[in-house]
Amino acid sequence: MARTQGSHSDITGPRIRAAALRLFARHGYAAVSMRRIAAEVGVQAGALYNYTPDKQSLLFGLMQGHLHDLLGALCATALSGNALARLESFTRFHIRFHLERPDAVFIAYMELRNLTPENFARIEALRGQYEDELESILRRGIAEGTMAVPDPKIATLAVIAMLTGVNTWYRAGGRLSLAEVESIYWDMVRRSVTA
Amino acid sequence: MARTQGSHSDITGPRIRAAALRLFARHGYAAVSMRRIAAEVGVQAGALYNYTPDKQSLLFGLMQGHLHDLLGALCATALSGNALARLESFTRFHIRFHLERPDAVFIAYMELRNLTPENFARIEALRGQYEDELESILRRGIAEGTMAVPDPKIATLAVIAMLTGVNTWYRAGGRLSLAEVESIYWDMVRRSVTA
DNA sequence: GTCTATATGAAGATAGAC
DNA sequence: GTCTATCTTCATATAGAC
Repeated sequence: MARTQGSHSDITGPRIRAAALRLFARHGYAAVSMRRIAAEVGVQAGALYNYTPDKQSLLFGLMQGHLHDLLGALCATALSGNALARLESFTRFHIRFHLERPDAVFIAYMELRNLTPENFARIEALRGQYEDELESILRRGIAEGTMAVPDPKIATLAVIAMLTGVNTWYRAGGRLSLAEVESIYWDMVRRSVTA
Repeated sequence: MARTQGSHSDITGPRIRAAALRLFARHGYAAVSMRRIAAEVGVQAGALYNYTPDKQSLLFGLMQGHLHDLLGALCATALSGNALARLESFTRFHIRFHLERPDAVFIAYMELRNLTPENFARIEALRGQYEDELESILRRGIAEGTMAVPDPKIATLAVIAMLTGVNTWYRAGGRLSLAEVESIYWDMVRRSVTA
């Protein structure tokens, strides 16, 4: 059956989210109008409201989807072996995952203040789950005697900050390959926490 | 001589910058209106234009002032001795300086995309000067044989990302004192780059 | 599901009185 | 130097036709 004129429900939704992701990352949530997102997709502004109740939900959905993807992918990356092996897997996973979706990473860090308090709490809870994975690796390493850090919670935040920083400068096709970047950061991470 | 009614040129300017700094950090440049800044200061919106030609200049002035302060303070902190001693001074300086002005730091990182291309280039040049200071310390350490990193430029960016990350979680009066935070981070930085 | 049209409000910036 | 008033543009969101 031919579809009704102008009906594209199966593809418009993803295209709206993709356009919003790109524009929010580039210009910031507050600086991007619904009209501009609609223009990017090729529909009128009113049509967006068939897919999201409001602009805030659109932002929250993007951030929540990103963090669900992150936690799901970490679970799928079986972390096994001793603590150092797990830390290497985590380090390489983090760099690869984040470099593959710079726009989503940027939004998840920069647009927290544009969430309502309830949505902010839900996003922070998801981020906390991710941090806990790394912290448990460090605590395991300390128990094994292969790692030593003054404060596991702060070491967790310090390592994640260092690793996520790669997104501020890495560009595909640049001087270093992804594998080289992973190795350089793993070298620094390993040395910063080993006993 | 008594001043004309309503004339406060000597204090209104700084108050506008202080209010803009606080509001931009809290809500984001694009989300804060000139009317809101004016209300915070206690004047009408039109009066702001006696102090800034437009909103963009207000943002740029805040970021430029912050980076000038940063470079000036680093110069005033005499870095002397061997590379490890210099690195420790740099590390403690960076943490202290950044924790003392969280709003300015936040804006300098988050609002880059709201600068015009010319203003963006000027801010990035200042930031590059700061990064070069750390990179030269690492290169000195490598020459001395006390440090070893796979890539000094990337190590520079990694260390700065790790250190600046302290601003995302540190709150005065929390579990750790400023001195303890400095020591924890210095421990991790030192180990991540020493030979 | 998308369109056009619109309700309603607020944005940046300027003009001229005091 | 600040005020009030205003110009002009744009915002989010909704209503009803197709």
